[in-house]
Amino acid sequence: MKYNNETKKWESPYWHPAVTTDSVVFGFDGEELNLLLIQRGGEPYAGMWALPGGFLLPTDKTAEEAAYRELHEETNVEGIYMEELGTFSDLNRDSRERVITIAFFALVVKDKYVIKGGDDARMAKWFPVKNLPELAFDHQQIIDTALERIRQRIHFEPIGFHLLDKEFTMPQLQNIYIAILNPPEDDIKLRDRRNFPKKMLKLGYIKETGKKMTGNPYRSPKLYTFDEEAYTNSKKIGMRLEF
Amino acid sequence: MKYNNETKKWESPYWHPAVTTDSVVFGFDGEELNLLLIQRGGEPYAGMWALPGGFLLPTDKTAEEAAYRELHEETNVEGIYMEELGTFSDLNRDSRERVITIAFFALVVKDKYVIKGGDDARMAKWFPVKNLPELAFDHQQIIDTALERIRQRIHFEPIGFHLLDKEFTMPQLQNIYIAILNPPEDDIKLRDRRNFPKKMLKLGYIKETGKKMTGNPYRSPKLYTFDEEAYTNSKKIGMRLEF
DNA sequence: ACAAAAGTGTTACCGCTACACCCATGA
DNA sequence: TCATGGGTGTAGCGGTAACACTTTTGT
Repeated sequence: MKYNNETKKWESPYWHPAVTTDSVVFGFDGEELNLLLIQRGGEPYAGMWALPGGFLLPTDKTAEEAAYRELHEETNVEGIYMEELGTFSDLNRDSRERVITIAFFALVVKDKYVIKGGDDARMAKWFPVKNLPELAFDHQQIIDTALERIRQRIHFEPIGFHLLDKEFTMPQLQNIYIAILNPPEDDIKLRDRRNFPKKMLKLGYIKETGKKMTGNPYRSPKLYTFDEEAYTNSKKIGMRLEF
Repeated sequence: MKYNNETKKWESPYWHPAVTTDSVVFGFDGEELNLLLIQRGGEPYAGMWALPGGFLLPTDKTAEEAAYRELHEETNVEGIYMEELGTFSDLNRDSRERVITIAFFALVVKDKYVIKGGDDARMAKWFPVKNLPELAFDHQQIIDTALERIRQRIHFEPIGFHLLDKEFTMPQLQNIYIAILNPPEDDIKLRDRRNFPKKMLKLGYIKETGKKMTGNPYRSPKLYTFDEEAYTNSKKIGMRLEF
């Protein structure tokens, strides 16, 4: 595609679609899974909530970098775990023109970042996953896909740690599994406080720090850390992570 | 993007990238996993092997439909299982202009289709996954991603059946698991002919047909079918499929 | 009859599930 | 001291892994 200085337009002998990125940002507060949404300024869907995102620019090295850039511009989050979710390319997903979007999901510690509105005065806000507002475009569908994806992923990879501080407690970690997998109330194997730590510790890549979390009501829980190196080793051998 | 009848070009005030689709087509012959490649006609990488694919057109309803259309035009395969793999958007993956590709993987019965060359006289050919030629663009990377994906997927979903005829034998199914997961020679749990059928049959969605496969040397193996309905039911309950 | 592949049953062990009581902390 | 949540051990069961011999079929 080339820029024509006379018409002030980009042109090409071939048709090109518009490409955007959208990010499904999950934030965990120790109890509940939350989602970061942005209130739309302009039409269409003005005033409605939507996923943070925007157009891919020729200067973006990759789509993931574009998604990260947009997210950073709009919300302040930084240095986070991101993974591609897939593309959404339905013919009429945007009424203005043909737009395909590359969706990503991100996992963050919810209260690590002060969320600002975007530069264009759009508001960013956390919503509990279980209680989302009505969403613009096909964003609800993208979110559903993201939820399904992290549900699958958590069986095989320790992605839960991205939702927690470096030092975390066993109940927090367990709450992540419960929040993501959402097992029935009477499901003991995931909700039981005795089995969960046993299973996690046996995997061999969670270490006790020897410290305890203070300043909270009731008994102070132990703090653990994720041992990246031990995980890499055990992954080589071939290990599983299921519930 | 609008078409300008005077300049004969598409134009837009905003930059748009070119978008292609590429398909990683796996074909199973009962023994080995194979990959369908196409020999490139023009530059760049003329004469080299590449994944089947091409540009997204404004008439394609979705990217998946575009990938399917291209595949059908170039190779004859039809009515196949396809799933999105992800996008590849590196700044310099195509030297001509900025091209992002949406990659898919497909699973087919290798000898069910007679592979033709494309309309533009390009040749299509099956290669064993274990012995691929040098590939154009970043296609080797896309293939590696696809292999990793099906390795993950086969633990959770019965995708193996898409690689087999409606009626298949236990050793064929087992060979798929071995070909995809590639366990060490001394790994008994996957390679043992006694444990494998037990595990598969216990899952409850493989039925005996009562028939046997004839016309092959040595003892004739039993034929089984995949019971879609039984699978759908057991999935609701929540079942696993691991090795 | 021989060679090659397919079919089949049993046992031991390990890991998961289920279950209840005591401890720490702040109010 | 009371309320709340955190921490811990064990026993039974089920399922997986490991193992060898017989049957079928074509040559």
